[in-house]
Amino acid sequence: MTPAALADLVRSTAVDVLVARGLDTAALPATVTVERPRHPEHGDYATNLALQSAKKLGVNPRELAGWLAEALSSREGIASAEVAGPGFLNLRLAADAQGQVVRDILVRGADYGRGDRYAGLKVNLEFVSANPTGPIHLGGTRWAAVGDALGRVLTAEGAEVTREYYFNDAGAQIDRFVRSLVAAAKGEPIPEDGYGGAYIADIAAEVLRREPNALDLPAEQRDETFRQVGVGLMFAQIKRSLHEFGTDFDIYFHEDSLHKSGAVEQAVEELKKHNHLYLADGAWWLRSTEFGDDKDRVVIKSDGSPAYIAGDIAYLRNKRERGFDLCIYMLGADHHGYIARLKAVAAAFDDDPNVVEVLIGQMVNLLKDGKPVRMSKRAGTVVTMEDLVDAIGVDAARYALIRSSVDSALDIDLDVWTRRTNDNPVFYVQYAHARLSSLLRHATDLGIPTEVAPENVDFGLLTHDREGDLIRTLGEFPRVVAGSAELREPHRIARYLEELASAYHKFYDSCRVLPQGDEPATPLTTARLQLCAAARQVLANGLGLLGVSAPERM
RNA sequence: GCGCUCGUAGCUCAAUGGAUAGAGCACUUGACUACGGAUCAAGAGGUUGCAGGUUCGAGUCCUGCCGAGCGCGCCA
Repeated sequence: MTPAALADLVRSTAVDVLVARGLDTAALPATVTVERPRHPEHGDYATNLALQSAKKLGVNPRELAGWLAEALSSREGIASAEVAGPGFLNLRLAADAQGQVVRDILVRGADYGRGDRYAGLKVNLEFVSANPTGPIHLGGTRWAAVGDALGRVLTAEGAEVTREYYFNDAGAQIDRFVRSLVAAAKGEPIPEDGYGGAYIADIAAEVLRREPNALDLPAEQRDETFRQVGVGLMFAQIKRSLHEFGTDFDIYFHEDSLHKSGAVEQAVEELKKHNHLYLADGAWWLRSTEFGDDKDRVVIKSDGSPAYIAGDIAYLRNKRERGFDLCIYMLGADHHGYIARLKAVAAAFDDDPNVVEVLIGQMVNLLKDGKPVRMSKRAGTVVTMEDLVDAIGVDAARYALIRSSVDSALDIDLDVWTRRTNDNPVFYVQYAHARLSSLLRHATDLGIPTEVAPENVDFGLLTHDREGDLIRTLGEFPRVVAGSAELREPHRIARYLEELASAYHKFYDSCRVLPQGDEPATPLTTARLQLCAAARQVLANGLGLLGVSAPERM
């Protein structure tokens, strides 16, 4: 029995009990929560249903729990139901009913864990969106990992996800980038407000290789050449880094295109028409304070050029016109001031501010020998994605970035993540998968079938405590995926995988799977092998949601 | 000054208002003629920054204070 099925059973039983006593079933919550208690003596599962509903019914919680316990005890698949504490209901499942989870997993295979919470929802996921003036920094790298994982998690819940990178190729920072390239090409020092780092010289040299006469052109054409070729090269490098990191985008959206197509102008006109803009000091301001922002924002500067937010305004408009129901932005902590602004923009278009959801990721620091790593070898300024990948590899980098909540600033100790021991969480989880793969290979070598029709497996034989723990942990996976999607928190998947790996290793330590010596395979062998196959499947599915490999051998 | 995020074991971090706040590391002590010991078991480690409040129940929600990071531009 899956937790979801158990929750349904508890609720329908509760309905029966209330009806029989002439009480109002409306007092019951729509969905009953069935949790795995922290302490094993509190049963396999526990529900607080009686505590939640007692007040509305005007009944003592323990008394209500007692009625439910009595009714549940006689239900199919329930081994016991007891009242505990202030009115908790502690449940134990019969082994064969519980073991059906293994069967479900094997039947659903790679689909196990998927749900339909967001079926049909069109989601735009915008992340990284780093300026094309240099390599991706650690903050962007965090989003490359977390954003991609969130995309996978939302997809698993049925959402139609578009990953999008907003390529900020208009404005002053590109001009600074171009001036830096030109200076490097001439062999002159980089301007004060320019970009340093070895990559500037590399790109400048490559521009010259492609356009040998670039420096001889009139200043305007020269700059245009460096701009086009240089930005193109920088952007290709960013895309390549992301691809090697396992993160690919569906759309690379150019800010420039919004200006060139007239979309910015059009959006601004519309806001003017609805009197959401006003003229002051020669500039056009958005009345964003009317929509919850803490100050009004300049949209068109007094020199007539659009401010940065003008692009955002047109871009959000564009996303909604493309039919996205939900637009998620993933930004660094230094951009948290955007939340109110973006929601105000949505509101100004008479749209629901809730279609805009902004996730803020806190800073990432690297530690080496216990000390912060500040300098990049290549960028000359801050640490880049390549630096991290060079140091610990893609799998460890993604995992390390994903496993913590983005709300917390994160320290990554490079020494830990290069270790091949179980204080390195990614190895601990991957090792469990490799160990299971090895075990299943070994079974095949012994001529023991690893794929068996469910009706030929007696799941009721899986009665060991460690087997029960492992099965119940496997049964949690769909709820973990759903929670991860709902809360936009992929780190829950990683934490769950660590728990699952631990449950598996404990099981493995206590429960011999394969026969020894000349012993024959028994029905228990078969049941345990199915459990192993299910565990391997869930580990693979979970790692897949993180974009981390599930190795057969390590 | 205002705003956002955070403050949990020596360290890195978990915990969707639930019961005795959990993992890993580090420390102490054990388990390999057994399917991968890259594992497992046991011990020790806490006033969840402080003070109030909300309720059957608060690390979690509310208020105030203390501390840290990051913002508060006609930059992008």
